[in-house]
Amino acid sequence: MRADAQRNRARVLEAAEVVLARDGLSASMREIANLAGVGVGTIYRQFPTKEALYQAIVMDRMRRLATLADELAAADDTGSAFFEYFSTIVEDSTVKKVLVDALAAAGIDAKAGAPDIRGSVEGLLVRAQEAGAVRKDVGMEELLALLSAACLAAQHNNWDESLRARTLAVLFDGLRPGDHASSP
Amino acid sequence: MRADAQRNRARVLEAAEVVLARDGLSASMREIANLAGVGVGTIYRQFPTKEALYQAIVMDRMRRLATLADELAAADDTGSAFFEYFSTIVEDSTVKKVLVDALAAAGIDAKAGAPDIRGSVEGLLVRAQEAGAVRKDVGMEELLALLSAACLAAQHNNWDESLRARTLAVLFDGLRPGDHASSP
Amino acid sequence: MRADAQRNRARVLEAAEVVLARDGLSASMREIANLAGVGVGTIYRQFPTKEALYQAIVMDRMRRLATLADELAAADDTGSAFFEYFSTIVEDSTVKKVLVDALAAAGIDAKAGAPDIRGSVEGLLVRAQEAGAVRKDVGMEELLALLSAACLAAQHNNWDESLRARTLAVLFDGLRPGDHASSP
Amino acid sequence: MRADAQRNRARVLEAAEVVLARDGLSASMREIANLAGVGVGTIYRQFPTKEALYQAIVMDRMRRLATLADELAAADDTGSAFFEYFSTIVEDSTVKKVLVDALAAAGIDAKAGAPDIRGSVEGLLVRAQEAGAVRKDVGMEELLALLSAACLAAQHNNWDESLRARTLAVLFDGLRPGDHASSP
DNA sequence: TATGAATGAGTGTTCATTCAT
DNA sequence: CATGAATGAACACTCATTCAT
Repeated sequence: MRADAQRNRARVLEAAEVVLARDGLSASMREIANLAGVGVGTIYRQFPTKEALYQAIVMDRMRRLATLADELAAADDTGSAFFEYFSTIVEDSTVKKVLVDALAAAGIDAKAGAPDIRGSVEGLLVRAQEAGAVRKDVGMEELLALLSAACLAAQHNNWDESLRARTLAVLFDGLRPGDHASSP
Repeated sequence: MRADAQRNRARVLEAAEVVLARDGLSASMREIANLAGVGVGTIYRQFPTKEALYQAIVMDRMRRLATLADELAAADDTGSAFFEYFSTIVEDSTVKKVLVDALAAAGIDAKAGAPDIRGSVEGLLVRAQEAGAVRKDVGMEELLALLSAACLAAQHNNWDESLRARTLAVLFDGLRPGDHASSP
Repeated sequence: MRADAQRNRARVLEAAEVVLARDGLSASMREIANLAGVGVGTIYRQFPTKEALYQAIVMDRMRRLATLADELAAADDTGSAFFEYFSTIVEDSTVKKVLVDALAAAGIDAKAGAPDIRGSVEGLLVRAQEAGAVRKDVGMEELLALLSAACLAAQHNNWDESLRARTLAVLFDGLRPGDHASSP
Repeated sequence: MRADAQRNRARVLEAAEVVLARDGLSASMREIANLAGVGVGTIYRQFPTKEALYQAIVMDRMRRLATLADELAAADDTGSAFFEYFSTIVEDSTVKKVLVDALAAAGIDAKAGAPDIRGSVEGLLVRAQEAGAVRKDVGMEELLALLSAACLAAQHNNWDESLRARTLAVLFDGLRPGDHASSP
């Protein structure tokens, strides 16, 4: 029976990600259940609440992002690894609407119970700064703010590939070392 | 009766902006009505639809932004005018959630019937580029993408003043002229 | 001011008859007011209630029917006068939906306060029976039942001229004297 | 769960018939649900729309009428079978208001998806005409017009048993063969 | 006095959640 | 255990009626 349960859990998560990407936060449980090929009750067995389902999706996603960060941190070219990571996440979120959106809208604290994505990303940042690819006066807070901003806008306004490249180019230039005499 | 109607219209818009900021797009008409101290029917007399109310708020807001852009374009220091405008909008959207969000979610084309905010901002950008304050290879599309990104993240993640300053500093450095040999 | 009031009352009644014919009992007061070219408040000055307006229309209509009955009763050919009256009413009700419908739906007793349409029609019936055009064992109750039935069906099913003629032909044959050995 | 669903469907239909009979087309779904002892959602599970519920009731009723017609068509005395059928339907509709009313008001085409009540009744009519019980120059159109008229009036004006008998007697005499020299 | 803006109970309908099967 | 029928609070919206102007 454990096997069944796990298969169902996976199917539900998959279906939920699809439906949430398409219909946003207002997607109905019934639709998710239909796409997953299970009854609504089955979802509720695994996730006590709609919010819990959202949270699970986000956690799952974060886990993957943390894993990717760890992998890239082990790469040789630590400078380009950092920027590649940034690009990948933004590219991803163009498709996967839920990501950050769901959490914040539901009022859930993303940090609670989340895998240590912060730590993983920080590793990447520090290495890139040590390699001289990223300016040293940028902290995790600004970085995550910029990352979040790019993700939100990418999904919200449906950035195409060209726009994403041009916009990130500007953003990355801001992150690179240089003369930063001024601020607003 | 005209006086009453106008007072109520203003009260409704004010209440709607507050409630929408707090509860997002799922805010209920009844709650807006309660806060405004009017019956729901009164809202419907002025705005035939929930979406129409959203649109009215956004239009109102856009008008103000366009006006501000025009005013700043007439300023002496065109370089800092540009960055000041950017900062002001981001600061504003921290409080006023609806702004862009509502429109996109409702599938309304912001351009339709909207005041020419695009034109006003473009004036600001061109002047800043002529003054050498902004790099010349940045177009309106990237600029609006960055602006939208910052607004979305600011409201979504409740940027405090300090974070907003630090994040925009990075972003503005990316917009300033300099050596831009690289791109991701 | 009396003149104004009467003109308005007439305009409202006229508009109400049109709108009610088109939209049935669910017609809205606003629409009636718009068509009449007055404010809703003006209707309420004359008719305290939607039902009262309905009632007024029906009363007005009944008055006209009673008048017609009285005129026809004075005619020479009392036999054909009877059938002509029947036909006219049915023809009328094809167009004027409200007639009986409104009253019954509103739970109002048509008899209360109504002009003596019953008496007028009875005059017509008695004369026709005396002239040998209508069988003597038919009373007012059956007659009104048949009249009402034809009116209701005519409006409900949108009888065209041909169907109305054929159906009334059968009905009139039933009303004429003859051998009536049987009953259901 | 099938058992529950069916019991509830039956209860809903029963309650709807009662409420619609009492309050007409303006009956509220909430009231039907209350009388049926179920939540409103339960109605909507079975009937996607108020109109769909109406339609279901009418269809059900039509099915029964068609069945009755078929049974009577197989009877020996085809003449009295015809008149019996007519009487039965009128008697029925005194109680069940919705019957035809709902359909027409909702703008639904009764023919679409309806059981072949027309065919069943036509069988009855033709047999009665062959048996010499009904005059041959009466077609289906007039017959249904008269039937509809009697039903509408019976329910509309609450015909009692005596009035129904006397009124139908006249009507039936019009349908029987005889000298029909005249028309209005 | 006429107007139409304001009111709010009421409508049809949806959907997260529960629970009998 | 999975299912999906049942639930009912909540929603956007309408409209008869009132009342300030």
